[in-house]
Amino acid sequence: MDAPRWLDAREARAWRGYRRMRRLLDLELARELMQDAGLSEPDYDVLSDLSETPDQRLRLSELADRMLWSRSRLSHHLARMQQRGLVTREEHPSDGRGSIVVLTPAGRAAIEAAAPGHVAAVRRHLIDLLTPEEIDALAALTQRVVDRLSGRPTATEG
Amino acid sequence: MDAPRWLDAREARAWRGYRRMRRLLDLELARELMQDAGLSEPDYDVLSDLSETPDQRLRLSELADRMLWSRSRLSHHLARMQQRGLVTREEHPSDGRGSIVVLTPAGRAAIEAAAPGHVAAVRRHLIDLLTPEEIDALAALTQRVVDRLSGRPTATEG
DNA sequence: GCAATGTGGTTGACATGTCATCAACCGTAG
DNA sequence: CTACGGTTGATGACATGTCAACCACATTGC
Repeated sequence: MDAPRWLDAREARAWRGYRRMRRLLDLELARELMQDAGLSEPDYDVLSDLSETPDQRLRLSELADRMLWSRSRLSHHLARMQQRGLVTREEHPSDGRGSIVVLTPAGRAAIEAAAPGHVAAVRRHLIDLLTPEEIDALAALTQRVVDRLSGRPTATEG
Repeated sequence: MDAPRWLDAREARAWRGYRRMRRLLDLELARELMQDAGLSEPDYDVLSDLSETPDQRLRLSELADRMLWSRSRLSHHLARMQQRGLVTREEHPSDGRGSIVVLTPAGRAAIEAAAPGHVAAVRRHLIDLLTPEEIDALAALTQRVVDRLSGRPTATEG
């Protein structure tokens, strides 16, 4: 209950800017991705992670962890993608509970068709607007924040 | 169909870091806000914008524009917040179509109770982890991206 | 072998966001 | 005053995300 340390003008500018960028960039990238490739961002992320894996297949829980998704969310989403023929499920060879998510040829085709345009959009709306110093600063700063958030369980002390 | 310019290692680090931070930071801030104050982030944003306004009231469309929300989304969300007694609607005095969103005493109490903790969380998980230079860099870079995105309609040429 | 407990994944109920549509309303032209 | 095009906000249908309950299987201890 101490007097709260509000954000000063510079801090507030950074915080507001971040949130505004987040919203606008998200909307625009999602819009272009859907228009150009018929994929949502979650679709793209699933396909992208799967396609970067040696056998184009991952255990559901492993994929969920990489994406920072709940298993439930991934399961629901995979059901929809499966209906569209982008992925399939296979049984785990040794663990009867496990589910293996596999990229279908159609899924591979979809990500390969979508990737160049999406990367170009990321460049056009973000990366290419930054100086090399800013890119490094962004990488460093986000890394630090991520490490804190994923490292500790929940630091509750001041 | 030109050879796509993929992201190089440094660019990819920044892009992945940004997206990971975004997800983790969002989850954590939302979690704490809900736990400590019983508000979702959208709730907080609505209350915050309203409370910063002279008469604690704004026209729906004006509020939607500030928040970068669609009128539909805001209308739905206000219906839920109204049921919880956080806001009310009034008729616009001169424009019969208009709807004025008003902060209730309960709404004001809610934002005043929530704000210190939320700001502290923003500090703890983001702001206080950055150097002054990084804060300025973040402000500058997000501002630039936002300006591009909100300025032009949709630049489609390379 | 078998109960007790833990883990992986699915499912349904529900909260939230989006889109399309609609009715009421404004401003202006006739 | 009427007609018309555009705006405002509400609403219903639908897509998506979350939470909690659940089932099947795995693991452990006896």
